[in-house]
Amino acid sequence: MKRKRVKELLSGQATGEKVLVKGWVRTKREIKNVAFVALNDGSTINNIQIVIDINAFPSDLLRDITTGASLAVTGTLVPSQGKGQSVEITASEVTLYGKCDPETYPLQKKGHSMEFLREIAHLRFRTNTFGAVMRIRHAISFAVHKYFNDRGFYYLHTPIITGSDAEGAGEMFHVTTLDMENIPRTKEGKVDYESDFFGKPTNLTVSGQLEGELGALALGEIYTFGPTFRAENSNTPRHLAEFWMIEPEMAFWDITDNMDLGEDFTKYLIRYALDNCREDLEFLNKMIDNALIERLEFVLANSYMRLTYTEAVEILEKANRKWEYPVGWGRDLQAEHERYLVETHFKRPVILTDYPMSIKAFYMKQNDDGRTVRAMDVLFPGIGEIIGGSQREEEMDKLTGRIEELGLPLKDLWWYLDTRRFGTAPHSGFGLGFERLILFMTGMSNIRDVIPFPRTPRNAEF
RNA sequence: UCCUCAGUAGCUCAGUUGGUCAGAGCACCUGACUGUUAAUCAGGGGGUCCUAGGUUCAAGUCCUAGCUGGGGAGCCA
Repeated sequence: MKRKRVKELLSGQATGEKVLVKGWVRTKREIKNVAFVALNDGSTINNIQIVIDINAFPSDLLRDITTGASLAVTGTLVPSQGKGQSVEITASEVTLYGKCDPETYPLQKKGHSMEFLREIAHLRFRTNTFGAVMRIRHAISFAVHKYFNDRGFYYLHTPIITGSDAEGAGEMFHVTTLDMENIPRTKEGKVDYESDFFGKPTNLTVSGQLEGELGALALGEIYTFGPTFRAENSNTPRHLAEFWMIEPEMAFWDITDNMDLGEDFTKYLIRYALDNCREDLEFLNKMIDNALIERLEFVLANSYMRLTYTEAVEILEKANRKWEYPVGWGRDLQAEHERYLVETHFKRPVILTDYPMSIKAFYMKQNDDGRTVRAMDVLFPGIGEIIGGSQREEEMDKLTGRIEELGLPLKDLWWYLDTRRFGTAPHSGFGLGFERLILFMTGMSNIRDVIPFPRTPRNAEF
């Protein structure tokens, strides 16, 4: 007999047909003559109830059916006599695949703290919360590809290992095959990278953007979706050393097109989750964050507030409150300022544009005023910056001028500058931190709990 | 990296001015219960009080350092 998934069984009618189901025991409740087993196979947050006649099965088999044990059950799918579920399976055959010693199995029927579950991240997928989060993470990943594919964007695989150290997005992890116990040195006493695997220093990527621009200036619209690495010593609920980033890059798009994309894209993904992950979202809404679904629907129902950095600074200066960090034109906005704009002043997502040139990256398009650039940051409630992007500087003189001002190694960027040298064109793009988006979509509060295996300073377990 | 809070049973925690302080709930085990829903009821086992020093007649409790974790900040996505 072919196995049926719990999701399929629960969505059908109790026809009295014979079915085979396999999964892991969540709970077992025994009373005098009958045992109830809640079985889950990961296909849905819901369990199917298995009803076992205690007198019809060997007692040592029943004893081994404990939380976490894996079973195959054959039985008839019938209407449930109890409340709480519409169908259940009356077991006729039960096979135990794997026992699960209740004395040592760390997961209990009762709730656990997120901190404890993080210590047993190899087992936490078996909880309702992490099952829901991982199913949503999958669905949104799929929706990202669907969104771009449906709109003619090409998925470009930018490199994980990079020889470029000019991205300037943060501290990098070195990639090397040199013997760390016996590092080869040049005559001058420096590390001899000539003998390293690539013959030069290499790192894990901090962004696929520069390579993404190369693709966009030939293919039109591209996007990347891959792992990204930052060796920053950041210990916060919003930072990971290894995270996934989505970076679309579009030739002939200006900053307004870019903002439209950022808003439409994030709304599409939220809509996708509401349409396709309803049960998981309802569970998270009930157990993790009571305002989750309301907040998702609110974001969909309103347009994002768009204003310039200069306008934002004026609002903050007029705001009747004390800032821990001073507000003033030319200073970068701090978390407290962004939070005020999003959560107190506008009460919806905000897109800030036209930041001072001095606080933004070299590749951003310079405005005619000579002091601002066409940057755009999308700020979300609870998370802060979820998207950072810009129209890119396509004029060679202005771009190289800026690179020199900042003292970046011009000659290492020869390949990037070739796009401006040969058939340059206006173009735009942005980066979206995937885990931050999942944080927003699930109502979880720590980024370590929305990625299967979190990497943070001093932690690379599992 | 900085600020701050915490670390006691498998989990979540209580433990007062240093002196019967080794505790509770849940989990687990045993038993009861004729359909349970985080079942219920009765009983039972279970401890490196984070680590290393120090103060004291006496330290889970006070002091110092370290480790680990949470929250906030910076950096950013």
